[in-house]
Formats: sequence, C-alpha cells, structure tokens
Amino acid sequence: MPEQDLVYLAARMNVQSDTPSKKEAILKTTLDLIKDNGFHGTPISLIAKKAGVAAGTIYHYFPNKDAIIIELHKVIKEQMASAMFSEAGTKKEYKQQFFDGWMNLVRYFINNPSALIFIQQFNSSPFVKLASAGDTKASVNKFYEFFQAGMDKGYLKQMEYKLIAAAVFGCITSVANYHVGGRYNFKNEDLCKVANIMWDGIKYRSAKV
Amino acid sequence: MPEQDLVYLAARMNVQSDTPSKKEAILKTTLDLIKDNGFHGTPISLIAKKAGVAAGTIYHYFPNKDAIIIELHKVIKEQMASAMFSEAGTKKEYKQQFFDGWMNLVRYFINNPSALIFIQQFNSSPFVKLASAGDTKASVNKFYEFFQAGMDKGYLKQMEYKLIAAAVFGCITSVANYHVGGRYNFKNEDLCKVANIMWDGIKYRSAKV
Amino acid sequence: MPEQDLVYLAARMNVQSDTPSKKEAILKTTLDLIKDNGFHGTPISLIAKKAGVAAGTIYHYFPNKDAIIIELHKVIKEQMASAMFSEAGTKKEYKQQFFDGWMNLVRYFINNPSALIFIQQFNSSPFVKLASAGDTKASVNKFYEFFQAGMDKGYLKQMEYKLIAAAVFGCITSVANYHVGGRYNFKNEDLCKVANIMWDGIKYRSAKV
Amino acid sequence: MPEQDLVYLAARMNVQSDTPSKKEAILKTTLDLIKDNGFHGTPISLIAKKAGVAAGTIYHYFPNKDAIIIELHKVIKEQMASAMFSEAGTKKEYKQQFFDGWMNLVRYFINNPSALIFIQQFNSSPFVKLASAGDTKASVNKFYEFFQAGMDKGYLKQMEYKLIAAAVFGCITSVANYHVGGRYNFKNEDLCKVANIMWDGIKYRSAKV
DNA sequence: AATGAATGAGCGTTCATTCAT
DNA sequence: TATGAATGAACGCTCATTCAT
Repeated sequence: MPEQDLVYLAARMNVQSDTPSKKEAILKTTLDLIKDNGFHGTPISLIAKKAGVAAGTIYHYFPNKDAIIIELHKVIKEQMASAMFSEAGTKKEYKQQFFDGWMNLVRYFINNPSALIFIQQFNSSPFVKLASAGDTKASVNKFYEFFQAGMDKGYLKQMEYKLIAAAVFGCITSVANYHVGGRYNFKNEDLCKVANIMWDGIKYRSAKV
Repeated sequence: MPEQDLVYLAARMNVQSDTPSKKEAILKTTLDLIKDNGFHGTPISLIAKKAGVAAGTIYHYFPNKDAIIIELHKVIKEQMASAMFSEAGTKKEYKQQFFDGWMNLVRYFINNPSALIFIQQFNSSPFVKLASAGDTKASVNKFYEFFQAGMDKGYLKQMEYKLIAAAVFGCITSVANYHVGGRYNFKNEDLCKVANIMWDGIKYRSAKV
Repeated sequence: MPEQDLVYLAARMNVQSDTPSKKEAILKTTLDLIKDNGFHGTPISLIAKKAGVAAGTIYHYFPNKDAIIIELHKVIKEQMASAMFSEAGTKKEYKQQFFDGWMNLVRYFINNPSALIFIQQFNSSPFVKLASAGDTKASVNKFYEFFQAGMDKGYLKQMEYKLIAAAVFGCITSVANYHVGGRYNFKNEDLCKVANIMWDGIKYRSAKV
Repeated sequence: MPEQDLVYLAARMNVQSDTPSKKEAILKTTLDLIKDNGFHGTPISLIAKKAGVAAGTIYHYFPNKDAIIIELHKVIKEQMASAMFSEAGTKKEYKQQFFDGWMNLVRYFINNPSALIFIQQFNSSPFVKLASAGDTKASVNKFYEFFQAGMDKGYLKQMEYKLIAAAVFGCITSVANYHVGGRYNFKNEDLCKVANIMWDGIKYRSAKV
C-alpha cells in the first residue's frame, strides 16, 4: 500500500470535499516528483503538468516554490509522529512501546518511500535552517519525551536523551533507506532484528528485561 | 584541525607537485561551497571564482558538473574507509577495533563537516543511482568484511551483515550530524556512549566479552 | 486639501448615488497607486484589493487595464481645465486671468500630486498616441483659445499659439514637479515669481501691460 | 541627423575599437525601443534580438534590467550638459550664452528624440528616486551655476535659482516634445521665439538687455 | 593548457484576463 | 452584478556549457 498514509492524511486536510483539492494534488505531486528527481530536478512547470493545474495556479496556494517544500516537511513530520505513536494510548510495556514505535516508523517509511527520501533530502539541504526553528516542535517533543521517560523510569541507560534520539532515528532511516533504495530487501523479521539491536543497546542493564 | 584530511588526501592525488593542482583546488572548493549552499546553490561560475580558475578550465578536468560530484563522492568514500581502518594493521581485540573504527569515523566527520554534509546530500539525491553501481566497491567491502568477520568469529549476533552495516553507519552519521548541525555539542565521552550502545546491541551475547 | 478635487469630481460622475460608485473607487485607487508605483507597478489585482472589489468586477466597468488609464487621463484633463478657468466667467483683465489661471493650475497639481505625476507619466508613455486623437479636444481648445484671444487682442506677442501653450504648460508642470518631488518647497510668492517670468516673456511689449 | 550624438558619444565610450561594442549596442538598442514601447514594453528578449546578442549576454554587461536604465540616464544627462555648454569656452555675452544653450539643448532633443522621451519617462517614473541621489551632480551643477551667475552679475531677476531652472528646463522639454510628438513642426525661428519668451521673462529689467 | 565572453534553454514568478458560480 | 479561482503567455534572470583566442 505505498504512499497510502500520505493520500489519507492529505484527504483529511480538506474536510468538505471528497475529491482531492488542488492544494493536495500539488503537494502530493511535488512529493512524488522529488522522490525521482530531487528538489531541483522538479520544476514548477512539471509539478503543474503532473498535478493537472496551470503553473500560475500553484501560486494561489503557495507564495513560492520553497513554501511547498516547507509545508511538505511539516505534513510529513506530523505523519511520522502519528505513525510512531499510533497505539500509544494503550497501556503497554515500555519495551513493547519501543518495538511498536520502531516498527511503525520503519513501515511508514517503507510504505511511503517518497516521504523517507524527502525527509533525508530536506535534512541535508539548506532548508533545515529555515524549518528547524519553526513549526514542528510538538512532534519532535513527543519523540524526545519518550526517551526521557524511559530513562527516568530506569528502562534505558542514563544519558543525554538527544544521543539516544540521534542513534535510534539515524538507525531507522538508514535501514529504511537500504530497503527503499533496493540495496537490500528486508523482511519483517530483519527489521525486528535491528530493533533488537537498538533495544539491547539502549536498555538499562544488558542482562535483564 | 578541520578539513585537514581532505587537503592532505587531495594533495596526494597529484604526486608530481607540492602545490595543490587545479583539479584539487576545484574539488576542494566545490566541497566547501556545497556545505554552505548545497549542490544546486553552487554554480560552476562560483566554483571557478573561488578556486581561482576560469570557468572553462573546469571543463578540462571534468566533462561536466555532475562529474565533479561523482569524483568528490569517490574521494570522500575512500577517506572514510581510510579513517575508520587507519590502525587496523595492529592486532587488537575485535571489540577494540569496533570502538576505534567507530570513533575514528565520527571524528572524521566532525573534523570534516563538509564531507559529512556532502555524503548525506549525495545519498539522498538522484546521484546515488549513478554512483552506487560504480567505483567504490573496495572501500565498501572493507566495511562489510569487518562485520562479516565479527559474525564468523562469534563476536556479533548472526544476521545479514547489511543489517548491521545499515544500523551502525546510519547511527554514526546521525550522531555526527547532530553535532555538526549545532543541535548538540557532543563531548568525547558522549560519542563513546553511543559506541557502547551499538556495541551492546550487536555483540553476540549481551553478558559476555 | 490634497486630492480633494478628484474625489469631488469623481463623485459627480455618478449622479444617482451619494456614496462613491465602484467605478469611481477603481479610478481613484488606480490613480493613487500609480503615483507610488507607476503604471506597470500597479497590477489589476492590487487595484482590486485596495478598491475593495474583486478583480473580475473591474472588467465590468472597463474593457481592459488600458481603458482605466485612458479614462483617468480624460478625467484629469477635464479637472485641469476646470481648475484653470474656474473664475473665468468674471470679467477680469487679461493679465489677471493669466495669473489666476496659472496659479490655479499649479495649485491643482500641488494639491493633487497624483494627477501631476499621472499626466507626466501619461504624456511620456506610448499611451499618448492612443489618447491625443480622441476625447479631450474640448478642454484642450479652451486652453488654446485663451492664448489665441490674447494675441488677437494685442496682449501677447504674435506667434503660433501652440508655442506659447507648450512653453507655459511645460513651465507649470515642471515647477509643480520640483515641488511635488520634494526637490524644492516653493512658497506662494515663489510661484508668483515664475508666473511673472512667463508673463513678462509672453506679453506684447515688454514695457507696457 | 537623428540620434547622431548618441551614436557618437557611445562610440567614444570604447576607445580601442572602431566597431561598436556589445555594451554600446545594448544601450543604443534599449534607448530606441523605449522610445516606441516604453520601459515596460521593452523586454530583455527584444533588446537582445534587436541588439544582435543573446539575452544572457546582456547580463554580462549589466547586473539587471534597471541598471541599463540607470546607465542610459547617466549617459544622456552628460550628453545634455555637453550639448548645452558646447561653446561655453568662448567669451560671449551672457544673453548670447543663454540663447546658444537654449537652442543647443532643444536641437539635441529634436535630433535625439529617443533621449527626450527617455528623460521624460525617467523623470516621471519610480526610477527618479534611485538616480537623483547619485551620479550626475556635475552636469546638474553646471546648469544651476549658469543661472546663479546670471543673477549674481545682474543679468537675471533675483530669485531662487531652482525656480528659473525649473521654468527654463520645463519649457525646453515641453517645446521639444510638441515637435517630436508631431503635434507641431517647429521651425528654427519658432524655437528662437520661445527662447525670446524665456529671456524676456527672466532678464533683470524688462526694458533693457 | 587556460581563458572568459557568449550562448540559449530553462527556471521561478507575475499578472491581465476569463468564466463558472 | 459580483466574485475570485484558474489560466498561461510572457517576463527577468541563471547557469551549464561551448569555443575562439
């Protein structure tokens, strides 16, 4: 079910209509094109053509090309948080929460390769500076809070939570990237193994739990 | 000594002269500019100006702009391998080799932020397709061989070596990126902690070694 | 009372309503915007926004953008004639009529800088060709008749009346422009001095009245 | 001999070559096109075509379109000063200097209608603000000095010299404009008559010389 | 080998105008 | 009447690449 989440989410952005709005079409098209061609290989004229709108129309919904990127970033970040913590409400063991979150996020990336590639391009482009200051603190915090809570409750090794976050997040995207890029076709149990690696690495005492 | 390695390596590429050749100047300049402006924010004219050559001259050394990127990628990949396994000749314990390699690579990235940013941009750009086929098998293999050997000798958990490679490499770049991007200023002991996480995660039995 | 005249005149264009009609609002807004931004710095979308109407509405009142310009030109030309000869009915000496007309027109421009700037832009733009043929003969004639009458009655030097008209009109706009453009802040007596220059220049015999 | 002066002047800008340089061709072409189409009716693409260069080439000589306008303005201002005071070195009576300067400038405009139209468009466009601060003080001063000197020596009526300057300059351009615009075909003696008007207007005592 | 003027396709963006509502 | 979303031609400008010198 590739890219399902994105379509679903996008559809919810416009409550009144069943047909996807122009704005959604533009966002979705841009994301797809970026996957294949990169930011700069994706001219407005191409977005317009593939989205079935006139080039000028894009400028009714976005002040400029960068704004499309920024908005895409925001949407995807929210989807990532949404995917990771989808069952967070249920009272599960911490370890289970970690495994579920891990697998959810990897699966999100594998099902939405455009999102993975976008996020990685974004994070290694001059855009990061524009966006990091801004809008997605909420979703980022959720991520950090989870690890902080794990340390506070004694499940995880004590350390700066950013260290764990960097390690875990880098690991997830890297694995997903191997898969998406076709370098290796990870099966579900493979993904579990990597989750195990990370859990064994970060849990409080190597011998227990 | 930031960016030292690159200069050094570059210098060795041209055996005959003590002064850096034009080709080296072009490569070095391009790398620096990409750090600040990204691939597409780095026009040939700017490279020419900063490198002190005419735009046309660049086309004596490279058939087109993409070729500069491809070559830079090759050079940096070699440097990374070189950095990781610099003391590999000495007979050390496997665990020590892992820690040394880990720290060496992180330090390489922290000392050569341009290289880190370049590699990440490269890996999330349409260029990957052009390059992965080609030239860097040797250095990549070294990386893989190390993990395969670890599994064969019983130091590491048994699994597809690409899984470990993806996890470890993704983790390293992510941590280095946090540091380089200024999101967190990791001290040496912080980096050790992350190495520990990974080692605890991948070693054969959590309780031993 | 800057720009008062225009509002007043505009209001009279629509006899039925006390509130300014949409057409008037469009004309007035366009004139104001042109003062600050020039013809081509004044897009229809901006006129619409500032005039409080939809862009499409403008096309109910004018066939295209040029037509707004043409109509503005006509309105302002009429205002200029109106301003110059406002007290013409009273029987005054010819010299006094000249001075009054002169001062009236300069004051009109100083009180309606938008009109001055518009007229000058118009006269030095490709629009002149479109307009001169057309609609404003009446007001132009009044201007010419005044000078012709002055020559016929022996008050002015004999010459092609267009020469005098060009000289006097060019002089007035130039002086008003210095003032409006902020290059010099002319007092009332200054303006009188320039009127005197022109009168001394054009009167029949230098020694007499 | 239309536009002769401009060609001549332009040729002198590039001392080494007999053939007009690209830069000169761009300037000259732009001036011609502006006469017929106005600033905004003169796209870069048209300038390029008529000047026989590629559009991109224009950007080797000027940073942007505005810069062409600014430079044209500077060149024309210098030509105007040059035209007016061409025989200023010879010791002539003040009145004669005035007449000569007057006639020279009118003739310059009549022979270079593009320059006249350009100057008028420029002076009634948002460009004025950019340029008035800047570069042409020298030529402007010459103009003012001449009138100031006339007052100091008792040849002219005492008043703020800007008043006289505004009156005289406005008069000249207006007259030339009538001629160039085809509204009236002034003969040489006509132009003399207007010069006489201005002289009679500004000279110290109406009865004397 | 080295230059840098010249090219022109292609970019992001604007805006006068249309038309379904 | 009035709207404003939609259009798409046209704009100013960039930049990888070429080539005469």
